[in-house]
Amino acid sequence: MPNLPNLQNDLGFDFYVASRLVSQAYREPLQELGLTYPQYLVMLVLWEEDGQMVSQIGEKLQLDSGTLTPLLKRLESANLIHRNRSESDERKVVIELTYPGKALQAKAKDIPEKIGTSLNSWEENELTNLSTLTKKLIKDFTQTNSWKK
Amino acid sequence: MPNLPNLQNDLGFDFYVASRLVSQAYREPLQELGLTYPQYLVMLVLWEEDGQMVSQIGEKLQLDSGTLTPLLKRLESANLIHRNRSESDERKVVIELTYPGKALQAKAKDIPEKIGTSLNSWEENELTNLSTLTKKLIKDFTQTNSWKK
DNA sequence: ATAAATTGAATTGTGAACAATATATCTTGT
DNA sequence: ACAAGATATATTGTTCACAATTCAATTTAT
Repeated sequence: MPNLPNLQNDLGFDFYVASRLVSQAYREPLQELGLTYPQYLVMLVLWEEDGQMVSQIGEKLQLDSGTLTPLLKRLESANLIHRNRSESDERKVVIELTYPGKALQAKAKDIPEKIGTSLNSWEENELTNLSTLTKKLIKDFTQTNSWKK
Repeated sequence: MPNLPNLQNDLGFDFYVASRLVSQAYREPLQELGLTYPQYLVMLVLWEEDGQMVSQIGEKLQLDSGTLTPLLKRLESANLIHRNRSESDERKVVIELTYPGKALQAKAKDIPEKIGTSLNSWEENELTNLSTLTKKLIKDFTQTNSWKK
């Protein structure tokens, strides 16, 4: 990026690049599980709590059905999840892990340590600092975009 | 995101969300200029220095020709740039701003201040701290992904 | 000088992200 | 009960990200 005098543009650009680098770093280890990074995030959410609605997953990942529906269909094709309409409310689609989907959690356990070996050398408070400030930025921008939804 | 005990996954997820929120925040103001966020970044690079090769732009934005070629063709269709093969080396494609492309810089000037009003209330050192740490993470992950390229 | 390797961009194919719209189901107000 | 509104997901269409491959132009090594 050029040497912008503008911290705002600069910061946005940095997040744009950082996000893609993180996703790329996960690519190789995730490939062994047959997952993309967004699919991995969905699986993390489901491993945390099985049987969630599409909208619940969407809320946690800040994604809408336009993104999630096709992604979830791919996870279904891969036999990792089932998609079933709720009986009590036919509008809702409940996502449940299949047995292979549950079993994959064990294989995914050591994904994080396969990555970011460089992060391991960071000072503890640098990491928590970055984490805290990033979450703060997320909070601010979530409000900025409040016209959405 | 679930309350992961894992800072690594957590941080990656935060960057994933933050990046999309930033891009969404830019969407509305950029729409008036007829630009998407990635297109805006390309224009910033060109406003900084006109007449760059595709690969130079790619290096600055960390994007390859698979992403840039179609994006640049759209900017060409919008009459913001010209794409011409270099005479000295026919493999190279030189990107030059058209007059409307140059003129757009003036309109884009106050894009940043239209956004992130919330960022303005941050402590100065919080912003620079976040910026510094994000750049450090980028550096680390760039090396992690060094098998690429 | 020419075959082999390299380089720069384009192409192909897959998966995301998201606006806008559609569709079906459920809820509310009267 | 039923029309009007709200809700949950799906669909359509555009743009991006990126791996893998292709193709032409240039560089190099012999």
